[in-house]
Amino acid sequence: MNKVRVRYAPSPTGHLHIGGARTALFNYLFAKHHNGDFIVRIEDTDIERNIAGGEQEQLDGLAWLQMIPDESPINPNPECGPYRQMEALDIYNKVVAELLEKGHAYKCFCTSDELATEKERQEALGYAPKYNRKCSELTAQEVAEKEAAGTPFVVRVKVPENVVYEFEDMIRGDVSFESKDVGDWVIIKSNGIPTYNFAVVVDDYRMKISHVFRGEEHLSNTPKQLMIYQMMEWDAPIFGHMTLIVNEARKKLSKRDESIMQFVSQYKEEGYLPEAMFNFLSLLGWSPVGEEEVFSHDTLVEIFDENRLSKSPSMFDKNKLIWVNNTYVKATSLENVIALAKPFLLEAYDCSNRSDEWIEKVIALYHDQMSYGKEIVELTSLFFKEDFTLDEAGQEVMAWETTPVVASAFKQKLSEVEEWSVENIKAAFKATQKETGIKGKPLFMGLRVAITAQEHGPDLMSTIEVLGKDVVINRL
RNA sequence: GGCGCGUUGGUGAAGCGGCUUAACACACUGCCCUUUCACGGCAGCAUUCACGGGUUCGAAUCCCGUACGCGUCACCA
Repeated sequence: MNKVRVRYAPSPTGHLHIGGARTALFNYLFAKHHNGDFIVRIEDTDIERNIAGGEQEQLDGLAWLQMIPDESPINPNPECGPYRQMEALDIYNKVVAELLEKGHAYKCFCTSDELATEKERQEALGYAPKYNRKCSELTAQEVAEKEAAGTPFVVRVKVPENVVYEFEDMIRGDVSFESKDVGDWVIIKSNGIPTYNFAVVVDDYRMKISHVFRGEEHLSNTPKQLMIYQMMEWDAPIFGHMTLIVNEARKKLSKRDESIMQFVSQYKEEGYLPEAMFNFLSLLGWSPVGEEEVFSHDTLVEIFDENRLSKSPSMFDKNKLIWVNNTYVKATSLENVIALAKPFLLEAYDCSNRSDEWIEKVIALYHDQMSYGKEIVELTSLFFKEDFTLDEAGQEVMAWETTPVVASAFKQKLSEVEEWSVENIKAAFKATQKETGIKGKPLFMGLRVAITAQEHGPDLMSTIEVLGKDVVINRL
């Protein structure tokens, strides 16, 4: 096998999308597993939709996820560049010239109106619309005349008849398409810029791409690309079409979908851990052999096996994401958790008269429960707010007849505490138990809800300690 | 509509003809641990693999058909 070279080829039209990240991830994993190269190429031929900074967004997103390309626009390999399609126009033009010369392509002067009318006509007849090849019959002289007159044109490929395009897909096995089902498609737009399906072929060839992992939505583009390879007598790479990522409605994840955060940058902003995202993404359409699901970056590279890529759509499971993140948060050092969570706290609450030490203690309390950085805000609200609304279960606890008894007794004991420490709080707690004769759940839960307005939370004694004497006594 | 792909529990999935009375994980429920909660541990949760045929001694696994879902049919990528 030649050296493995794969690419992730985004268009610079916005943030790194979850689907794009997943595509990049599997290409990356495949490359690294086989000691190959992971290349980023920018497909910027849709000049209308390109946005400033789009390329950087993509690169930043990949970098955050720890996928550093071996080659990209910013670290090109001189033999394989350019890495932006708009910088490779000369190269495409040469190929087009060759295709034109060999009679594999022709110029088409039809206007969009003509095309639309023809399309309607065909649809009315009940079959899939295809270009009617009108311009393929133009003589050299007619073409020259129209060109001289400045008539805009596109270049279409002349699709051969009765050819079956068959290929062995790494994921889906044997797939085949018939040439009769594909119309003479455009390879050069009227603005002189190549279309995606054409540019990709030229680029993958010149960049010596060996394998192409891409979304299933590209499956039906493959015959178009294959015919260019054949016309140019180039070897095609090996394709692998990955399953779509779908939302809870089982539809392909789209950028407009609002039920799920769509962009990697959003996860970064909410304080998700990149290693966790990397891990989670790897499970979207791929499964490891054993029973484990939590793997480090390096382990994933090691165990990645392209034969285990799934064929059926994978649902983006938010709960699972939360869980994966939580396991990473739990495993990481307190120092990291503080670094992750603290900015959210400072932003959400007025911390001007609180010490760093105190803030860090609050965060430490939630080390095990936190799934992502921003979650710390709601998790710790009891430390920053005083207006609580009890949920149903909380109201029930407050209605227990033991609750006011333990609350007032504890309040009394607490007020007598001189040195505010977990130990002394615990002593006051025990004294309360002894005095009231109430223990276990009625004691703990009663106090917990009375003080924190929540039924769940970190260790009660530590919570009380961090909350501070005045606050606790005040709430009781 | 044409073409292509898919269909295993609430969810992600494993499974590649007998070892499957269908792994594992998430969620959920229950129990244990903890004088509470969380963490952790344990257990329960698909008599069944969309449906109908066929092949076979034997099928979730192979074949055919049907249904359903999704993708794609651009001078977007």
